[in-house]
Amino acid sequence: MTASAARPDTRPSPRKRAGNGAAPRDIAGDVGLDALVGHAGYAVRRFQIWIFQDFIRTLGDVDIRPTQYSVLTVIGANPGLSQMAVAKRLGIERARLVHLLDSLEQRKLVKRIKSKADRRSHALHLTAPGETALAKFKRLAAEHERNVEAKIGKENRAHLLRILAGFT
Amino acid sequence: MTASAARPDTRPSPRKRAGNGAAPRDIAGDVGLDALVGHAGYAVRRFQIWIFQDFIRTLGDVDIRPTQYSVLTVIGANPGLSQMAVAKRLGIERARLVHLLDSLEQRKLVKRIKSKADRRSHALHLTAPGETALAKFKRLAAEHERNVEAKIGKENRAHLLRILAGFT
DNA sequence: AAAGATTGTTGTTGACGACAACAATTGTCA
DNA sequence: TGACAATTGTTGTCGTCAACAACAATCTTT
Repeated sequence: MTASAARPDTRPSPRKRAGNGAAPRDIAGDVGLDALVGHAGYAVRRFQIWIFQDFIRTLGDVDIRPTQYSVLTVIGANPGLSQMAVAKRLGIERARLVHLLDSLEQRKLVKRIKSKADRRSHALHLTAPGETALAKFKRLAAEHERNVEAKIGKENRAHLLRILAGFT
Repeated sequence: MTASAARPDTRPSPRKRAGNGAAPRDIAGDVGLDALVGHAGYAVRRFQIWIFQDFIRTLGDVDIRPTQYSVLTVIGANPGLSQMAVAKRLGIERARLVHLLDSLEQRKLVKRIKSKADRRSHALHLTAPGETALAKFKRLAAEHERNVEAKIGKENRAHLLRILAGFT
């Protein structure tokens, strides 16, 4: 959880002292991050870890991970897409998508249909149970989204989405 | 470093076309995300991928990855910390930190000193070249941070850091 | 038809998180 | 004091994931 709530910038000077190996400090209690605070990447990484764990936990009963959810969502919204198109849209490699689809196809959620137009490619579709399952996943995903709101605040979440809109 | 040639990242605009369930799909160029837009986790994941790649690229000449940089920064700011304390502070496992420190110690950037107080633990310090190297890393990290500003805007970055301050 | 590009697939590599087990050491408590 | 539990660093395994490389089948271009 990493409490560390109120911590103004007033840190007692990073006291550098070499030589002896004895420097007992509060274990995990008050370790200064100093330069690390203020790095966007670090904050985003920690936040992403939290948000993914909450997603996995909230969708734990249906055993759907964030990447699987994104694949299902894109296919559901755009039936007939090729694997290449899905991979390009989601920013994942087509080699990676192969395994993702293998798993989803084994679970009878999606199906690969050999395209008549281009016999190299597969047209991706949701199965009938896949459609109803996705509807349930979306309800759980909305619940996860409410968890995010509860964590950082409703308006902060909205603002964050606006800031990062260019990356979706 | 590969740097992802040609950067297919050139997305004209978020272009939300939500609402209707009908999905007019263009083959590869314009795939609707629909429900995926509006998920904080997706936006954060894409942003984090971008930010890490930029960090790795900007610090490419010195061959320092984000996790390594965070370890060096914490040790530099708190000399004498134990491995357990560093791991707990950064949210990484102590088993993982072992390999990270092995690498950094091989490069003569940090050193493990057997603690006199607790002979189980190691007191972590930067070496002399480690100190000067970290100074250079920090300059490059600041350059990376300016790239983030250029990408999302100065005030947006500041606001984002404020929103996510609780996760650092 | 020949050459080149694309699509799906398989495989490898390396970073990373989650666990489990272990020796050495320290802390605790009867 | 001595037995027992907890901690620290280490090693190892397993699974996820991104980045590449190579390949056969199939377009596309010339």
